[in-house]
Order: sequence, then structure tokens, then C-alpha cells
Amino acid sequence: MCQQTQVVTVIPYWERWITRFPTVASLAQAPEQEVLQYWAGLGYYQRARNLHRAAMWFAKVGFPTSYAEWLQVPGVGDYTAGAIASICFNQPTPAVDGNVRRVYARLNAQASASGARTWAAGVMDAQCPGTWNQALMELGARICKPRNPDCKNCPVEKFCSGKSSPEKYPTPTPQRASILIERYVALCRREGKWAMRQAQPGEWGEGLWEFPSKESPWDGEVVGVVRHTITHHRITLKVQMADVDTRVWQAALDIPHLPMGSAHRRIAQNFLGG
DNA sequence: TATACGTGGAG
DNA sequence: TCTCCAAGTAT
Repeated sequence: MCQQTQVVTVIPYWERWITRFPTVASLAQAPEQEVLQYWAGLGYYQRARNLHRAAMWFAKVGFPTSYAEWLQVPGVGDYTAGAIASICFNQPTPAVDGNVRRVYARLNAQASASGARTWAAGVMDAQCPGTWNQALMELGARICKPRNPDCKNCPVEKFCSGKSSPEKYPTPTPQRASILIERYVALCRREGKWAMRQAQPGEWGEGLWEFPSKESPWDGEVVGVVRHTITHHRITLKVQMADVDTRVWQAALDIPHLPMGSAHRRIAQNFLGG
């Protein structure tokens, strides 16, 4: 077995993305499959679809200028709308991210962060809402960190009700039990092409390409195992060389350019060599 | 209000 | 190698 050494220039995701989609219009005009292709590997594929829909929205009606309008944009929720409205349009809307929720819970010794938005609206500096919101978020990111918070350098330590045991707030949500999933993946090559399929709506990775798989083994040699986790699902993919009955085939040279999730991408990289 | 979503890095 | 963790939106 001999290993080939090759020099690979890794182009960052953002650079590939911004080169292909330098403007809102270019993103709006792209087919969704291509948007997914450039997003592939990052996860949260619904975000890519929402970003694409948002671009089409902007191309059609322009950028919103208020919190309420931004909330209508696909993929934009309370935090993003509040951040944009306050930072770009000087509107006194809270921008409550995970950092701000943690600052709220500790400052007020609250087990739950559900009151964070009401609190943030109340302490808002209406003269400089964007700067205020960014300061709150930075306080959480740099001082009031999830672990080892730097209380001695905290500008509001003397007001803090949770300072004696900051890591108790907010109470962590109990972790879910893992669900173990085992599937058998078939690699089937005919005339230089590989059997593949696109994940359907309702399946994981909708619209992404993958190799055929099922819960029971195929008739073929197991050549490897790939492990993968999606939230609390621990997935073991056993890779087999097997014959499958399919009508969809992809040329080996095209596979690196298809939108694929990381597990099947790893399978393609590790097992399609021959 | 609780849960699903995908991945990579830290330990 | 394994386990744990992260942040925001949609539903």
C-alpha cells in the first residue's frame, strides 16, 4: 500500500462563496442546487435555502429598514432582526443572542433565560441601541463566558446577583439520550459511474446527494465504517461494495462537485478510489 | 414551549 | 476513539 502525497490548497468556504455569489442578485439568480453545493459541508442546510430565499426577496422588493420588516425575511428571527434594526437603523430593539441570555440569567440569578428579552428591552440605551446591544453581546462572549467567567474584570460585577456561582445560571437543559442508528451504505459502480440518490423532503439533508443505504446489510463486502452525529442521533454507516438497482448514476469526476453532507462526502473521499 | 437541525473542535 | 458542546430559526 503506497500513500501518495499531494499538495492541496484549501480554499476557505467564505472565499468560494463570495467569489461565486458576490452580489445579492447573483445569489438570487442561482439555482438552489448550486447554492447547496457551495454550502455543502457546513450543515444546517435549511439556512442555505433561507438565505437563498432571502436574496430573492431582497432582489424583488429591496432591503427592509425596520425590525418588523426584517422579521418577515426567511431565516431572519428575533435576534437577527433586532441586531440589524439596532446596528444599521438605530432602532431601540433588543438583540438577544445566547451571550445576552447568559448575562441576563447570571446578573439576575435566574435559572431560566426566558425573561432575557423583556429585561434587555428595559435596560436598552435608546440613544445608542446598536452599540449597546453589541456591548451586551461582547460582555457575554469575552467576560461572562459559559465556563470560567472572568468576574474580576467584569464591569457590572457589583450589580450581579449570580456572581458567587455564575456557572449555575442559567440551569443547563438536561441532555437527551442518544439514539443509535446503524445503516448499510452501498457503493455500486458501473461504467465509471456510481449509484447515488438525492435526499427527499423530510429526510436528513434534503436535496443533498448520498449513496444508497438501508437498515439491513447489502450483499457485498464491508469495506469500512463511517461514524457521524446529527444532534442526538449517533449514526454508524457501514460501507459495502454491493450491487444496487437504481436509475440515478453520477460520474466519479462529478461527485466532488455535488452538494453532499459530511458523512457521505467522507465516504466518497475514502472509498471511491478504485 | 420544546424540539430538530449538521458539523467540527476541545478535552 | 469517544463524548460533549455550541447558537439561532422554524415549527
